[in-house]
Amino acid sequence: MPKLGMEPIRKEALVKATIFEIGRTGSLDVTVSQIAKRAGMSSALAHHYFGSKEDMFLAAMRHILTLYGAEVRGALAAAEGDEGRVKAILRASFSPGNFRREAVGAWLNFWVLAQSVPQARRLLAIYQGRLKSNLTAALRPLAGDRAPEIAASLGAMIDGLYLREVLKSGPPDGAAAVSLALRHLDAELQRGI
Amino acid sequence: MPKLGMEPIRKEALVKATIFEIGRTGSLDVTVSQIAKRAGMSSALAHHYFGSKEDMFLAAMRHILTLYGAEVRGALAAAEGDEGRVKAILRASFSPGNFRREAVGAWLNFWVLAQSVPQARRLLAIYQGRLKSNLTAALRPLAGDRAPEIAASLGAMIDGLYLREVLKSGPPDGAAAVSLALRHLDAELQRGI
DNA sequence: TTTTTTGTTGATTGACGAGTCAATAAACTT
DNA sequence: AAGTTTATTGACTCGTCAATCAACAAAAAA
Repeated sequence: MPKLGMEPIRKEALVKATIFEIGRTGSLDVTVSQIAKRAGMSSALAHHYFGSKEDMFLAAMRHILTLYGAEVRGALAAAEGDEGRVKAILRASFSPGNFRREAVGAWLNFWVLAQSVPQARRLLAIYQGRLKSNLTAALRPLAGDRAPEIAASLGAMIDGLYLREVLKSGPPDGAAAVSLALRHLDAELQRGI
Repeated sequence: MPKLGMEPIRKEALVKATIFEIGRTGSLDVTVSQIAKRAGMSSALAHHYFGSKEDMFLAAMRHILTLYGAEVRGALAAAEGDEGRVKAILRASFSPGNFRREAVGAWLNFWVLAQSVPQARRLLAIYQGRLKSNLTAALRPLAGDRAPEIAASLGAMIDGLYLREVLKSGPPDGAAAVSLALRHLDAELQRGI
């Protein structure tokens, strides 16, 4: 009963299943069979659509980063005022969509992957670059020359807060993370005056 | 030619080799044979001293955290003045001993391990707890009631800076990391006045 | 000196998992 | 209708690796 045009559907299911399974087990030691099963197909089919397990991982990474990028763009478009733009980026970073257990768990594992897979490293570098340039641009009107430095420290803090979320028990608390980051921002901005 | 009293020597060699190999490959997918070879013995002997691979990983984690703890204590003992104590913690965190490629790479992988191995999670929780209480105590005279919050954000930033170090190419730059963290501290402190 | 404890390894076991293949079937093309 | 492309899977190959075992050697204890 082969319906045609399955490829994109299967691929999307596999990507989501990959993220879910990595997040669930908290590690990259996830078998292709597990992923395929979760996505409702045989492991052979998974290999048919993605050449290798690594390809699946990379597609999953791209998916997460794409979602994040879209959310940031959306938030920026809706933001008003200079400070509003910075806050928008922060809120997007800790929105329920991105800041949920599986996604954060998967994200940490992708970071590990970046240590040994150049392609993964490139993807993360792109994420970091975009985050930094978004932050810097938003901060420029507020902090002038100090924008790049503040962007660097805010970026590090965002990643650090993600990292800490991994160890916490209980549900994720994006609001607390945002307010911690905002505190820092306020402190930095006030100093300039 | 069995000299007696080998156990502690072998164990230490294995722990160091474990950290080195995890840092080198950037992943926990390190075979016991690799570790044993690096430590100059057979894999069977590694299993003889540590029951399992997981035990080796946990011992390696303990070793890293112990070193870090010792360095912080030493720096605190030598520090002068309230602000000096905070700076001492920061400097210890980014000292060449802790802030070097393999150690940082291993540390990130241990964070991943903590997601699936409760014992590893406990160890990291202890690290976070100590870091937070050290920072809070040092900040109390400077920031009063706001000490806990500042400690939380400084802690997140420290971890975030570690995380970023993993992706950077080129040699580690602890000084830059320290100065970024210090900027943040200054901004927070100045606000209170 | 016999026995026990400690150190050490090559060889083996047993499990698991990525990737391939052959086969089957339904749709589309000519 | 014959041929081609797309979808799909069960079975299989081949490699890897954690963990165990059997055996040997030397020191210490009895």
